[in-house]
Amino acid sequence: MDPIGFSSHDHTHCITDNMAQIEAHCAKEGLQLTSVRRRVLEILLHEHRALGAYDILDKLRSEGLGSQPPVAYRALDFLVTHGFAHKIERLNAFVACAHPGKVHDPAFLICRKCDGVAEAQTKSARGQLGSSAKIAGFHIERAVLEAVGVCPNCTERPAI
Amino acid sequence: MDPIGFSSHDHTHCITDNMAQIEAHCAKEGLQLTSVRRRVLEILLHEHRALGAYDILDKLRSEGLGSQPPVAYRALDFLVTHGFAHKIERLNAFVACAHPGKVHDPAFLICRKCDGVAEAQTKSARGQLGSSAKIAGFHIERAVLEAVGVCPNCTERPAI
DNA sequence: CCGTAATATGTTATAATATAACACTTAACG
DNA sequence: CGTTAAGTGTTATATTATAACATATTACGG
Repeated sequence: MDPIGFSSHDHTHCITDNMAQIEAHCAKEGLQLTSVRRRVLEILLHEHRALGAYDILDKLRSEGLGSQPPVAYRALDFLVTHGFAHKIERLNAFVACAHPGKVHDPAFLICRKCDGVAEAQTKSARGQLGSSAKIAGFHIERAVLEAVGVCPNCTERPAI
Repeated sequence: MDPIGFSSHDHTHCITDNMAQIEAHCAKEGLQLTSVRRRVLEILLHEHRALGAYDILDKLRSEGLGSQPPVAYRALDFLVTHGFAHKIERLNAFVACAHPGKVHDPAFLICRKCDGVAEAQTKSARGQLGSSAKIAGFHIERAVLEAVGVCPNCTERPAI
């Protein structure tokens, strides 16, 4: 339970670290981290915000890496499937995963003012809910918690 | 933490009870439970499934209660705003609330085979996540947990 | 190497979900 | 019963997402 994304940190470091880790993971698993996929991941890592598929597509387009929606959606699908990114359902948008490689039930703190997203982890999701689900005969495969509120930055400097 | 929706129960009872409770609540709060709003609520209560806005619109249309998207979206917006229904972000769809009137952070068990939805409650969302959010300076306003898996009915009779 | 199968990309078209904007009607309330 | 707020009808359009098929690239056994 260590949310990052709203605290200041060495962001360049944070990008390169993640990229290196994911590259290693792909090499090991035989996954093709192609140029579009890599670029989309970089774009996501560059922000601790959720980006819409069409925001990403615009960037790709301006770089000549693809111009039609399926290009962006396919890359995002790859990243989400392999746990390198998450979809924030509430925003219909995507963020880079803060804990790539590890299996986890993510929890998101979503700022409704700046759309910033921090990823935390919640063991409790399966713990508490899992036990009552099990009694009901429901088998949980994935659990995602999305909390909406106001981040520290937007609290200090209230809405314009 | 008492999920309903996958267990058999007196459904007629469950509809009338909810309607009565919600009518009382609206009367007390001075909320207008108009014919469209009431009908959308009934439609939702009739199923323990998530229905898309356009599914609901189709029903309304066939009953002469409205034919354009805003009619359905406005009614749904009213129901969600006042806690009589929830939006399941993962499905872009809506369900009647199982605990209307009470303030709560809902948790949903979503069956990926039949789209059935059961609502449970999770104190843990604010409890566990809330404490670490507070440390990070994030103020949680609402928290929703969506768990995807397979419900008891679909486990017994596997996919066709 | 090279052929072939699997995987990924380019592209067109369209589906599914959602809202803006404005005219009109109904309900609330003094 | 007039005025204001709230709700509805309707047109148009924005936003998000995917189906389908042609082409290119990659993986890999022979």
